[in-house]
Amino acid sequence: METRIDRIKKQLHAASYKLTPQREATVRVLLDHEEDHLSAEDVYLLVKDIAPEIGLATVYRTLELLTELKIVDKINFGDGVSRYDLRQEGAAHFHHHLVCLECGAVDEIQEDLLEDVENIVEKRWNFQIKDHRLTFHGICWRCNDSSSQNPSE
Amino acid sequence: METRIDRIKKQLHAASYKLTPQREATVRVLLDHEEDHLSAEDVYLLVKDIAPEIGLATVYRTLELLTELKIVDKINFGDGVSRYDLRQEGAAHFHHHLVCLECGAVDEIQEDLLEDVENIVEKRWNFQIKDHRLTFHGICWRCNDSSSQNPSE
DNA sequence: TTATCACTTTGTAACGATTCTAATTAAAGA
DNA sequence: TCTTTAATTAGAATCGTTACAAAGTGATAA
Repeated sequence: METRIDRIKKQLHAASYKLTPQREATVRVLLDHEEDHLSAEDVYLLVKDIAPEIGLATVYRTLELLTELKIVDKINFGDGVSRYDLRQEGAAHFHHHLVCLECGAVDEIQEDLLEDVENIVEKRWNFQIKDHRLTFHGICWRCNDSSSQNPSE
Repeated sequence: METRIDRIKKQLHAASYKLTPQREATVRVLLDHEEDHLSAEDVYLLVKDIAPEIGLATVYRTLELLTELKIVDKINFGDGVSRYDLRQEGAAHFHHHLVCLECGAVDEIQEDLLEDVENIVEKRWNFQIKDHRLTFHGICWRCNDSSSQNPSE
């Protein structure tokens, strides 16, 4: 079976880049922390565990490269750091985020939900949408009511 | 007639802050450039024209204060700088943005458009929404087709 | 008026995230 | 193999932003 790494390798090759050991280590960290929203520094520290000789600049360059190839998305929640998030395989669009103002948790919404809105925007503003960023700020289910259950995630 | 500045002054007073000359100059710049999305540096340079002795730190502090009071919104389009945008008077929610990948223009959408989506998110994810950020990246009407007209803005 | 107090501003230094640079290393092609 | 190009490294540099110490402002009360 073809693994996720194999497919990413192909994507790199298709753009005439190589999957060097440093790049592979970086991708593995991202795969192992798909749920999280790691900053470059976070990634760097985690990559160092499996590839101690890696440099911070390489991590930055790798993340930039992966962003260019749309393998990861670079996001920004308003604190001073950029975070990097693996894109769902085959996802045409970027997923949305729920940022809790109370506990800081970041949850993801994989559903699109924006189809109607995008149709309106494309027509009414004559704007050809390539991508979107949607983040809700508020109170998450955990903080909302401790007796409530984790919803449809 | 009560001016916009007067009302902002009241908002400051209500939170026991004063509208100092520096703060007033900063607000005036924002009012005079409501269409733009100025960075702190941009604001600083413009404020210097009407109040040359102002310090950069003061501009930052003023923008932070105005953000706290929800008079302006601090936004981030992924380039390394924060931009500041006057909130429409009476707007409960933050407006949306269209960022053109070709010419870099930033247009605004004042309509809400997200009501349905927010209802779904609140119910399905049990998430109490306080605010949102929605930005579309794509090709604007100007770049899309030079013969086309400025749409419903 | 003068003293006092809290708030504000100033310029500069410090900080932290990110990018650049120069030197080195690894890989790929001839 | 040799040559050429791409990738990596450590550390310096840069850039936006924040923190700090000193000075200024303005209101209140003796």
